[in-house]
Amino acid sequence: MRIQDVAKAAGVSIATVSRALNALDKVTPETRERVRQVAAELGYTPNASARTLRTQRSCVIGVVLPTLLNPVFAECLEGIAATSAAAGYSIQPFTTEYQVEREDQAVKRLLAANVDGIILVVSNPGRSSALQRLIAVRLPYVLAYNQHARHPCVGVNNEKAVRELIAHLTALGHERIAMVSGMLKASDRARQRYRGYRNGMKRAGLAELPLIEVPFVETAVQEVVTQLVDARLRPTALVCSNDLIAIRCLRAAHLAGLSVPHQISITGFDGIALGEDLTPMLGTIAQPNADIGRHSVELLVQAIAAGKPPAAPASIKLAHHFRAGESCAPAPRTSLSTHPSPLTRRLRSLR
Amino acid sequence: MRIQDVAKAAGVSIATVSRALNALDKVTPETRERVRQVAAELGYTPNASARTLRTQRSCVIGVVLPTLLNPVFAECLEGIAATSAAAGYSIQPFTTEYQVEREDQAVKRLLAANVDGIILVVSNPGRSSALQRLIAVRLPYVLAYNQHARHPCVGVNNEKAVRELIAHLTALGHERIAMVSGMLKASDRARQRYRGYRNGMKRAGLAELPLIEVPFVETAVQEVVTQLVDARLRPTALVCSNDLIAIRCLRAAHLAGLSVPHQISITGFDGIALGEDLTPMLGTIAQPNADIGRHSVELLVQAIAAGKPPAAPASIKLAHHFRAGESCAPAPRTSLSTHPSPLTRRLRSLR
DNA sequence: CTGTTAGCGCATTCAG
DNA sequence: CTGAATGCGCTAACAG
Repeated sequence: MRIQDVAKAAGVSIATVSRALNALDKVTPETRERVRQVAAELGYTPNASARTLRTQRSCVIGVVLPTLLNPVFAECLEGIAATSAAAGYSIQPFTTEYQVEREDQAVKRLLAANVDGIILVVSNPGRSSALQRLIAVRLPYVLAYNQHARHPCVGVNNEKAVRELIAHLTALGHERIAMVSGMLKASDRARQRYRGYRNGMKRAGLAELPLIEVPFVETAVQEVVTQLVDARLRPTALVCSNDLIAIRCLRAAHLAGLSVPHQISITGFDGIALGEDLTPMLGTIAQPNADIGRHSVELLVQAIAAGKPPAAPASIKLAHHFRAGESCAPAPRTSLSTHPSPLTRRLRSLR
Repeated sequence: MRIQDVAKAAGVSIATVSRALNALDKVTPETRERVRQVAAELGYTPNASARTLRTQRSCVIGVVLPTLLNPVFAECLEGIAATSAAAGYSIQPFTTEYQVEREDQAVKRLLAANVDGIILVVSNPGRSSALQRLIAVRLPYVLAYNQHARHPCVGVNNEKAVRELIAHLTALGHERIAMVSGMLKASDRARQRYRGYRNGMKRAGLAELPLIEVPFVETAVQEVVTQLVDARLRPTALVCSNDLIAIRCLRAAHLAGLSVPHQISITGFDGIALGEDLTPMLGTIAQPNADIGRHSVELLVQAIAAGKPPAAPASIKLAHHFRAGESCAPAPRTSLSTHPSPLTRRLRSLR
């Protein structure tokens, strides 16, 4: 079913068919209707490859994500899919499994596919060969979740979010707060969140605890946490760099015989939907994941329409919010009195 | 960067470049190496649209899924992505949100995009206009998760799985077993699993309990379950048609003041990774989700290579297994004695 | 307002 | 073994 067939059936030229279907105004209403009628009857759909080859526009948006096994990215992709479909775009996603080389491979293939733009979340925006490549060929792109002054980004303020969280926890009486994070090397979000932890602790006048860095998709969390909670001066709160890790910590704490939140509070980051269905419901910093996807698409589509790639100033900072769950409560008195922190001791001696 | 540029730089014709890069044997080893060298230096990547237009092959696989918000499909898509990337294919996914019309829309767009084949999970394989369309144009397709005698499918035996599960539960002493399911209308899996429940109960000589049908992505689960567990003859086990629902039931039971599994057992279906991190760890019928994706791709790619669409006999039935969790335990004695089921009473009266 | 025509970049015939 | 020429299906510039 080609444009030729429609033209023949409608008794017009292929140019007229093309115009009737695309540039609605450059053709008589009658012929336009007739052509559309015929096209509909024949079930004609324009060949996307031919059109792309001719117009240099594919109406396809490339997407590069670490993984779909973390619901945070699945939720975002769902948002991307919905928005781009509504805007007449298709998507072509690639997962990198947190490997930087694969970011570049994905971009290469996306370029070959003539995508109109790319949404990506990279490991390190500062020195990403994938981004360099995109800039070199002037292909519009938007970073999702990443945060960087020299690139167009859509996401939340990770550092500030954790800083606020620390303040919230200290207001609840927590002093020994530890951070459990994914590998810092693999994610700028993790790095920013860790910075938020450090600054938050500093502002609160509390001593930082050593960062607990756990590999992705590993159950190693359990050993670490078990070991941690056995320590004499155990933390009263664990701030996790994402919800998946928090969920594992929840279980690890349970297995270690600690009750959450009575003996230890645990918080996540991301706000995956499942967190609300857990018991205890996960306290977390919720990001608007679908919205991050939606805004990324909108930014990209606008830029494509305007003919100029989005730039850093176009970045969109979305609001996060602390979703109070049941995994987070005031610090246990017992723990505080049994193992008073240096700060507590100092405060008490002042009285 | 077109093939022309490479040809000029290498001092050969575009035909030679094309052959050097594709048909490796139809050119002198020396010139081939030289061309490849030049192409690599220039960073040349063939234009996919042009190639597709010419060869009528896009090396793109379309994917049509209900949603990515259910990890079961995200896991499957991850498998599809990994396998197709390894095979040199890209993917173009669409979500339908369980709406049949959108299945058809997605297929339409996929056809226009010249995909080489489609993997889809539909609501009703028996009468799917999307499938009809694919058959009409002879485009290779594979159904994932769906089960149907007249279509090529990759998945597990849903009915048998639940039947076995019922047997397992009855062996644990459960007699009042209720099923909580997503909308039957929206999913043949739900219908098959429900059939498994009915047959399983029949074989065990137990009375079926009314099906509890809950809308997708709704928290309505809670009301239903709360109401259910308040009933005088409350079930000792809830068999859920998927893990997401099971997780909600877990929480609903908790809120209703029931301890799982001591007062009530709850099982899921799908085996999403997160289930293993829950407390109590979710007892579920685990499907090999990534493998379902992988096999779907392999089936499709083979068929594409062979030039003939996969047919029903090529269907692949994968093994499921019951992943024993902590949410499932022997039936509580108390409940049995307090509220003996009709069968129990009859059995007892026989002694 | 409509038809004719020229490529978009590539693979592939047909000559040489 | 290599080069010139053709056309995949479409849109857009150019004529009429």
